[in-house]
Amino acid sequence: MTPLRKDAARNWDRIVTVARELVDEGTPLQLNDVARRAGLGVGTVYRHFPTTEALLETVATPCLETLAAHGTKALEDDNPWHAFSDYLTRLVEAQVSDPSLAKVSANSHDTLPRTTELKHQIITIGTELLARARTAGAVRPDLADGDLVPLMCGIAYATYVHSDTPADRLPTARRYLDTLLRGLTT
Amino acid sequence: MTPLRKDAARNWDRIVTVARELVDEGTPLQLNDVARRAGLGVGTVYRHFPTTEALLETVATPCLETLAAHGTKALEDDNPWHAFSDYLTRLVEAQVSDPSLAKVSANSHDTLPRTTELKHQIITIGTELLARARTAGAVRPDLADGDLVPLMCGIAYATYVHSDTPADRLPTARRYLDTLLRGLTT
DNA sequence: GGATAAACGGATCGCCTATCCGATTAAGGG
DNA sequence: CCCTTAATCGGATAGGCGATCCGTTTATCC
Repeated sequence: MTPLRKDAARNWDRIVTVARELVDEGTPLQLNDVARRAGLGVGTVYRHFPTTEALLETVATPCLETLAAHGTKALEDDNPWHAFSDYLTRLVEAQVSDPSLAKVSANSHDTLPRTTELKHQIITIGTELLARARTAGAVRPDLADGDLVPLMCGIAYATYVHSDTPADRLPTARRYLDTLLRGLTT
Repeated sequence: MTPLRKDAARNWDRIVTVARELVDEGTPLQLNDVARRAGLGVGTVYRHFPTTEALLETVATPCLETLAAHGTKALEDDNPWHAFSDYLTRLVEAQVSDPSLAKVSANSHDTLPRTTELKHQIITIGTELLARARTAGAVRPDLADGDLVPLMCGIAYATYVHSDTPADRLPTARRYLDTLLRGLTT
């Protein structure tokens, strides 16, 4: 890979910065809109990010990396149940705090390899933590590995349906997750 | 209200029928598309249904009525826990079987008065069943009335995220609801 | 400073929602 | 049966957004 030309790198940063701002203020990403706000032509934006999904995943990448890092630390926790529930709590909190994360998590067809890689990593860690908790007898055996992500997305979605303001979301999400976790215990 | 002219009534039926078919085959509703398939002008479709939401709610109305009817019967059930869990099961099953219901349920800003009315009725029944189950000591006290609909939508959403084919959905949804219900018991 | 490939930017297409208004047709009285 | 009229029809059209294309500009390297 030849490095990006200087102006291209600068514009890439501008685009991602603007996109992050839009996501944070709850505005849906629109590439024409991003181009206008970044003071660039639409062509430029579309060359860097062929679809809205691609830009969304790029914006979400740092958050996915943070989650993966937290997961790696969770693997060192001695208490299987605590590690598991704490990890799930982080996943849910991240999703309700960041709409880009919620969308990327729910979408199973990634456009960027990096996204696939990070999601795979996050899922693998979750599976491992679940296995440990199950072995320790703390979790019902009928919860499949493939259920973790859908359930986290479901809780995040329920929180969005419930809450009018973003500020309400965190406590609501925690309450919903607590209920779910109680249902998972033996 | 003067009754509709004969041709208007015929076209209304055609539109709703076509829309129901589209929803059933999983195609997203598009009013131009509906007009073409129904052999009508776009103007006609938009006069009957000013927005896509309005048509979607009209399509969902019979299902909402069925749910309300089931709820009324559930109120006569002697076993509070059975009545409650059975009602929630019906709500979830309906949502995962019918995308129009899922969307209408998650959307809090209805366009048709009839939709508001039916949803209110369904929520009221759920609240009542929850109160009885709580009084009977079968349900944890920290579940609020306003949580019922979001949680049902969350489970339906989790099911959509999990399942590739519509056929997989019902068992998955039941499994998720079972887990949630277990978390709700005292 | 000139050659060249990379990047830029906006005109433009295709699709969808939604509106508007002249043409058409159903409904009711003479 | 026809005429009036108001309701309805239907397609042309505006406006927004995703996405593409291509002539122009600019960074980079020698």
